[in-house]
Amino acid sequence: MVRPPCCDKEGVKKGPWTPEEDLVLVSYIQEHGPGNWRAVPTRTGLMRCSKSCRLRWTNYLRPGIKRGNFTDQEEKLIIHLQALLGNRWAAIASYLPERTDNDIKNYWNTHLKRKLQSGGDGAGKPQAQRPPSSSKGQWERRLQTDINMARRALREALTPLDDFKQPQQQDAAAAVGAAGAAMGGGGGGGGEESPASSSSGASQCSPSAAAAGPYVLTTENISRMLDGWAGRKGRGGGAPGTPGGAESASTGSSDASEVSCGGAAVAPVDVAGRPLFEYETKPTVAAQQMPLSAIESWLFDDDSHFHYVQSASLLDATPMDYPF
DNA sequence: AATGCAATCAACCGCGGTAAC
DNA sequence: CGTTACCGCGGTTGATTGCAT
Repeated sequence: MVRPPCCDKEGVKKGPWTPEEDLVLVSYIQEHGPGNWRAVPTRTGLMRCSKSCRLRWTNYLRPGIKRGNFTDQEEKLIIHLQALLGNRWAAIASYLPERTDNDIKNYWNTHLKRKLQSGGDGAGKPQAQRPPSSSKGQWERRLQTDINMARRALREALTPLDDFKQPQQQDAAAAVGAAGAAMGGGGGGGGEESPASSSSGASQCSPSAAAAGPYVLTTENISRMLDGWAGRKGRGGGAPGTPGGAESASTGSSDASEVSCGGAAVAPVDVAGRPLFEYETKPTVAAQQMPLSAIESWLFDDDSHFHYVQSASLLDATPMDYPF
């Protein structure tokens, strides 16, 4: 059968999203929750394909996204998860709740891959060479070493996760403040910022980006409007997690980073009071413990090692079989 | 100061899985 | 049970930015 186009080609806008479109989308999702993407363009009037809306939401507008400035821990984690899972970016992203698969994928392709190829930092060994058929024993020993290294590094990378999480949340809060401060005088929207760079709105989530992101002004515009929206919604409604509620992070001055960042910490709820983003594809940190332990138990299961290592090189190939 | 090149990243495209009919 | 439509994922592209010459 012929797959119909996901959306009508004509009349569908492509390219970078404008702040106004972001606002429309965010407002709609705050009202209805994410999902039913098919209906989003028609209901919002956005001249965007449903996929584009979903992508925009999941990669940029969704609360709790941290952008840029990958930490060493995150880097290590990505390297080893990539070695374990292959290019299953969504799976990898599920272990980095604040990162999107797209972001991780880009980071891998632009930074890590090259880094590893050029010798890397040791933690991420460049792709294991194929075993010369003549020296299988040696190859196997090497694999075992790699596995052990991977185990150790994975543990290393995972254990401090909780440790650096909290500071990050503080950072997010700080970022909100910083961004607010940075734009304090900004007021007027007038940006000569390019549309493309403007789409990095959520970059305010990272403190450094918060200071000077070209999107700041545009997200500010959105947030100002959202502020009004939240007000209309009855921010007091108390819903501690509504964008209005998130304002507890920064008094009064609401900026879009609260929508994008603050929400993560406070689990926004919708107007009905149900968790607004519980149906997010991103699992909660707690939920991640499960697959994590699966990985670890698998890692510790010696019998299955060669299943993996024989079916895939450590870095490039896609593992054929996963016990989880 | 101008130009070319490389790096980066947002967004698109196509495919696979799956729920609904 | 087959078909259809939707959603999500991964690969890729194209625009933009930053740096070197």
